[in-house]
Amino acid sequence: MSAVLEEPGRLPNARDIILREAAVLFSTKGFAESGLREIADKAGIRSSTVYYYFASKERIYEEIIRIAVDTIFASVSAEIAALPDGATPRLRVEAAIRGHLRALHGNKPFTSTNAQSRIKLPEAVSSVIRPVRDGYSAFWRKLLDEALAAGWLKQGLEPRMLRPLILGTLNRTVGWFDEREGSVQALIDTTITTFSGIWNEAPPARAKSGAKSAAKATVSRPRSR
Amino acid sequence: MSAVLEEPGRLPNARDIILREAAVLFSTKGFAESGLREIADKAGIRSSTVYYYFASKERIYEEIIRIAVDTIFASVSAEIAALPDGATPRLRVEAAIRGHLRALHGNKPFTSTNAQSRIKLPEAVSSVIRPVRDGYSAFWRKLLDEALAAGWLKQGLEPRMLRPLILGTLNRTVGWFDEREGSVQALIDTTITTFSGIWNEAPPARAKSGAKSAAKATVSRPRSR
Amino acid sequence: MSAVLEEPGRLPNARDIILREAAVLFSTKGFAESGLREIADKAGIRSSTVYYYFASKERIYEEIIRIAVDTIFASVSAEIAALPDGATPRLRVEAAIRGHLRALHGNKPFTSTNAQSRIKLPEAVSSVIRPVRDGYSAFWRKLLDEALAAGWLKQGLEPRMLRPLILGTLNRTVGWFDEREGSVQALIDTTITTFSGIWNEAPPARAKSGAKSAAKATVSRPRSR
Amino acid sequence: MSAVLEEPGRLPNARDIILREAAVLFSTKGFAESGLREIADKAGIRSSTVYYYFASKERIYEEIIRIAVDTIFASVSAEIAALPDGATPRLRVEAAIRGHLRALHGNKPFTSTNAQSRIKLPEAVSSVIRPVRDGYSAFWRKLLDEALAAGWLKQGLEPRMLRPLILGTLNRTVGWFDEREGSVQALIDTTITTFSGIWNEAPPARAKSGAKSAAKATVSRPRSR
DNA sequence: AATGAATGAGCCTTCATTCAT
DNA sequence: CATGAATGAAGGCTCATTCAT
Repeated sequence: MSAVLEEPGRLPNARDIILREAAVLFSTKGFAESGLREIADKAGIRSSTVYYYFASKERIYEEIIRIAVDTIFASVSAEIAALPDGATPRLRVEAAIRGHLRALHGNKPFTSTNAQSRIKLPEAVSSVIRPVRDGYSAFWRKLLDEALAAGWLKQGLEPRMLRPLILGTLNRTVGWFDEREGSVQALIDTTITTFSGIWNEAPPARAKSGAKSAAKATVSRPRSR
Repeated sequence: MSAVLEEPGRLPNARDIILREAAVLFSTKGFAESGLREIADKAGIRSSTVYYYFASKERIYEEIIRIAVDTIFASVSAEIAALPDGATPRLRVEAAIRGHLRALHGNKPFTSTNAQSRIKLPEAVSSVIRPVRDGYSAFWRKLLDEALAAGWLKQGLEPRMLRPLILGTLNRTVGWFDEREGSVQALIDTTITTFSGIWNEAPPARAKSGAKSAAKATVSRPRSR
Repeated sequence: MSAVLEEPGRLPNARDIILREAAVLFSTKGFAESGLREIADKAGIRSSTVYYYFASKERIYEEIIRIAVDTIFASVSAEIAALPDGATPRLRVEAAIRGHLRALHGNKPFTSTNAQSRIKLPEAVSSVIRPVRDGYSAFWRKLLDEALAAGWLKQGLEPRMLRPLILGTLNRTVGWFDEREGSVQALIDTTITTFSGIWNEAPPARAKSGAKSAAKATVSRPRSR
Repeated sequence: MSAVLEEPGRLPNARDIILREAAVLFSTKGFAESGLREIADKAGIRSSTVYYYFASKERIYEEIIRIAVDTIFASVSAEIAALPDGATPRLRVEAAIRGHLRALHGNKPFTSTNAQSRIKLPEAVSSVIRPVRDGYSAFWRKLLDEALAAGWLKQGLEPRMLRPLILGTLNRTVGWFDEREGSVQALIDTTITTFSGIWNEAPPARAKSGAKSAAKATVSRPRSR
């Protein structure tokens, strides 16, 4: 997974630099605690110049979130697409976990700005961000619904809690996981093992209908913008 | 679990009201986004009066965190203490999860201020908060170490990741769990089931040494201040 | 000269303590830079208690100035009164310098609050202080007028400048003279020598009329309050 | 002596105006008593604009002091440089008095902010100001040391007291001397006459060594910044 | 005689934003 | 493209003062 804004053959321009530096600051100190002058300083420009590229500080934030969600969404989709046809719901969910964690820790400033964002964002911000996030949420909801419908989920689980529980756990990892102390792969393995408790020990023999709608989920990823 | 600052026979005074309203705001909008004037307004006093009770906004924050950690720590300790003697490491960890989630959602403004606090706090703040948190972290570390030493944890788990993974997951629940949409008990059950993947399917027959040191962990809870 | 507020047989009460601590702070950090809480702290009481003894911070300041001027005035008068009858104008002025410097450095917190006070005091303050100071100024003016009338002052001096020049010089000494680095007596000697340039080398033989009005000047010291 | 910040060909910009208005206020009411809003008002800008030019109120103060000391130092140096070669120590000191008083009363807001500044400045301020002042103090010390070494000073004077005594006297004049009531030249003459008491009546015939080191003193004026 | 609690006014400072150039 | 200059709004905080007890 190549880093955001660093696709080969693409020189980082002023706009990209601003985004990156803002993401670093936002993810480190928080939105309110990061000043535009500070962002501009790190980007090597004056704060008034920022307004040539972005209409406001909030718009920068929104774009970072959008990029983060897009990046993660793409990574998750790629992991699922790489599965053999007819993969089980469990394999599909685990691929999604893999894709999410890989993107999360492969693009930290952006993705951890998103992962750490407050529940209650300023109204102006959240109105732009919500649909972006909702799309990703819907994808996961579908993924888990398929597993549920196919009888893969253990009894006693409140299905509606599963998605926020899992995504919350994954997102929290940006707060403590340090790549210098363990590989992302180890993190993925540990996480998947930890979540292995959600699966039925005796899954149903056939899961054809599940596989079908799963295919639909993969396709349904919308391009934001 | 009685709510913080609302013990029977104790009238909420101005100081308590400030703390509570600040906790509501901090947990909802974040520290930097919550103004002192706003806190004072909600508490029904003038902003200058706040300084009669607290030396600074940061001190308010620190006290909220302290209360939150104390409350959770006490709840966790109580759950573990209620277990029969010789309870298995698994039962002990699950009791801790229960205690943590109960306290978390029974005192939301305080505990979710803590649960959502940024990784990178201003230095002045974190120097007071860190020891409080470290005490609780150490407790969990010991709890899980006992399980590991007694052979209860599944192979393939990175043991050092387990504590932040679990605590992160629990803390994140304040961001999405709404008591109006499901009971705390259901949340606890779902969480414990979800984490059931960390346990060995064939645990060791006897775990006496584990039970011993576990008893020590319970006792070691220090009273902060 | 015994220190202000410490006359034998007189216990320092709360009011005196407040005055003294305020004088220390005012003379060290300035009026505006010294807080009432700080004064109260050093006096061992609460800031609200200060208002039992003084109507306002400015009133404290006024009283300090009054005490300072009174103390200096008394010291100067005593030095002059100790002169033999018929002392020359020069001896009388030098006695005044002696008395001023002795009182100045014998009661530093009070006198140096006065000596360093700004030219432009808040109107409310200065309306009380001005008459006190004016009395002392008038005394000096008379002293120098007598010397001038009797022909003791050197030609080429602007007589109206002499009083502020001398008093300004004396008062400034509180800013740099440190008793640990030289005796007050040495300061007095050096100052008088330095100012010896104001005297005629050949003073008039008789100065009887001067001695007369000088006696009047001594008597004319009014008791403030 | 042209006024500070008003050199020909140099339009007063916002920064200069702020400095000047701040100097007027500081010298009239004192540092703490002068509000930034007040300074901004008089400068015809908003208080927030002040921070475009100066990092803090203290920095404004520091710059004023620096300008004041520089201006006085330059004036004193010029007066001494204008003396014929081999001028006596007495003539040199009197030239310094002349230069000091001329600059003092020719640039009043700036120089009298400096001349009236409290003994005890806030630490942050004084750490910048002290070296500036020390340079000027050292110059005077050398000037007087030369006179002392050459035998020009009257017996009975405490030499270490002479510099603060003279400079204190000169600086105090800003507190009372009003150009509308007498010329600066009259002030200078009176002051020099007053201080004539410090000189030996029978100075040594030759003072060559004194003249030599005096030349060094003139040259040694450092440019601050 | 003393004080705990409260406050209104004001402080210095920051900051996102604008706009003419 | 970029910026220097300016600003309105708000921020946390201090402080002299009041007053019921």
